[in-house]
Amino acid sequence: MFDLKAIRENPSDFDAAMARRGLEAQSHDILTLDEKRRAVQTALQTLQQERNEKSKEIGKVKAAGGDAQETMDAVSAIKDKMTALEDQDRDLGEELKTILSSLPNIMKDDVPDGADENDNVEIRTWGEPKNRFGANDCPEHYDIGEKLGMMDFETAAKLSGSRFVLLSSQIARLERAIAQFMLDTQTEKNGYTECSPPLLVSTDVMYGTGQLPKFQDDQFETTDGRWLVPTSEVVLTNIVREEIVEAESLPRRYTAFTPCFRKEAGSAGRDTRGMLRQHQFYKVEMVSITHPDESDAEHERMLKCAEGVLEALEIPYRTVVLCTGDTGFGARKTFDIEAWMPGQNAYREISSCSTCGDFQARRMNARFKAKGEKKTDFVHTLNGSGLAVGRTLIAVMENYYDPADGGVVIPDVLKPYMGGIEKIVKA
RNA sequence: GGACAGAUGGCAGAGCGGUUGAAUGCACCGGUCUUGAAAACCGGCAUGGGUUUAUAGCCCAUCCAGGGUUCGAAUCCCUGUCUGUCCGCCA
Repeated sequence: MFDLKAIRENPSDFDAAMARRGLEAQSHDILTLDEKRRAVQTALQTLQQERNEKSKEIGKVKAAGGDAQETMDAVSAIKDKMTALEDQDRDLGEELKTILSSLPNIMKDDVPDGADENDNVEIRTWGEPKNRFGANDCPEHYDIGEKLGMMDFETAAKLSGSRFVLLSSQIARLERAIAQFMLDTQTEKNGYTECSPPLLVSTDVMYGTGQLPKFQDDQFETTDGRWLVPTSEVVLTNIVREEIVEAESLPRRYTAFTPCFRKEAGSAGRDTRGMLRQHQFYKVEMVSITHPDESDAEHERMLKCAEGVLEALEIPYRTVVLCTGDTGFGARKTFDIEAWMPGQNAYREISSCSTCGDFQARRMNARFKAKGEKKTDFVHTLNGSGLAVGRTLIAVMENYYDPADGGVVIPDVLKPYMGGIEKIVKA
């Protein structure tokens, strides 16, 4: 959501920002509606003032035992005029909200221009992109997992349809170990507060982080009007919804390990094999609520927190800045971390760290106030994967695949979570 | 799921349909007093919007949300949401 005053003062800046998103100029339509609405409001308020004054008079006259019928009739007449204006005010307000809530966030100046993921800009790489045991034609994770007998897509399809998986035995445990390790890292090492949040949320909450109204088709809605979270960013960010928090309590850092549910409506045919793109997957999420002055530094910090997980797992990766054409709806700037996947011989996205500025905060009405200060302002919100658990499982399986026996070696940092297992092999 | 009770400013808590945007206490901020602090005393202290050069003034809205009754609603009526208590069911 946007500051109408800012658009009013600088319509061409707003249009330029939307142009970077590939959208037509919006300010003219917005400002026309805004002007109409303010005119209606001014007229309405004048009538309200008149009504209030006359009603008070009636009170006085009646208290003195007089007859106020004439004034009462006059107020009735005012009321009739007000109804039409009230309707107009409401309609114009809704129209305005419809437009504003469907427009994407304004991107930061340093986001590179570009059309799609091919124009993203690499900022660093870490590690040697190759399987650590020298496998030349490393199989993909589903081949490794199916040969081990611990990754079953057919049974999952029987249970739930496509884009689901049934993990079992030590691969199931490995997934859990990865999640535990990530959660411990984000809490103990990086200072995020662990949360175990609701996974079904209200429409307002989905609106607050920007999933609604525009991306309804990607979401699972329940029969009683709730929504399955597509990421715990939604819940963690909305913790401060409708709140005025003390500036001294910022930054607030939250993390959660939760399932994520997505329809993947727009990606039919993409990544159909394996568990890269599923309707349900686990993710450890990081969310930071910051003072506006601190969000840039927090963004860099969050990126390091995510990268640190891959470094601890010794999985090669590269980090990119998303270009304008690839940056998500709610973000002002996004870093993607792509893990090396030997089976695909490619880097694949495993984390996305975004700063949203005040975009979500405005939608949520989440503000802060300095102690003793009168003025409130919107907080900044950031979110990042720390990391996607399913994709990390893939990365571990392919990077730690041992061609000698088709097994998967357990990374050192995960060993404490694996109950003494050093390597997963076929039973 | 059933029955009852409730929802008021940062918190607690008053409030007869008519100068109530809202008593009072606490918290907070400023001041007096004090070497300093505490206490005491004095003053201030909601949010959003319109108008405006203005974070000045004026005006409007807001006492959970949305409708309604009325010349006038925190106060009356309806619906919804949430909270509490009891009953039922249950991991």
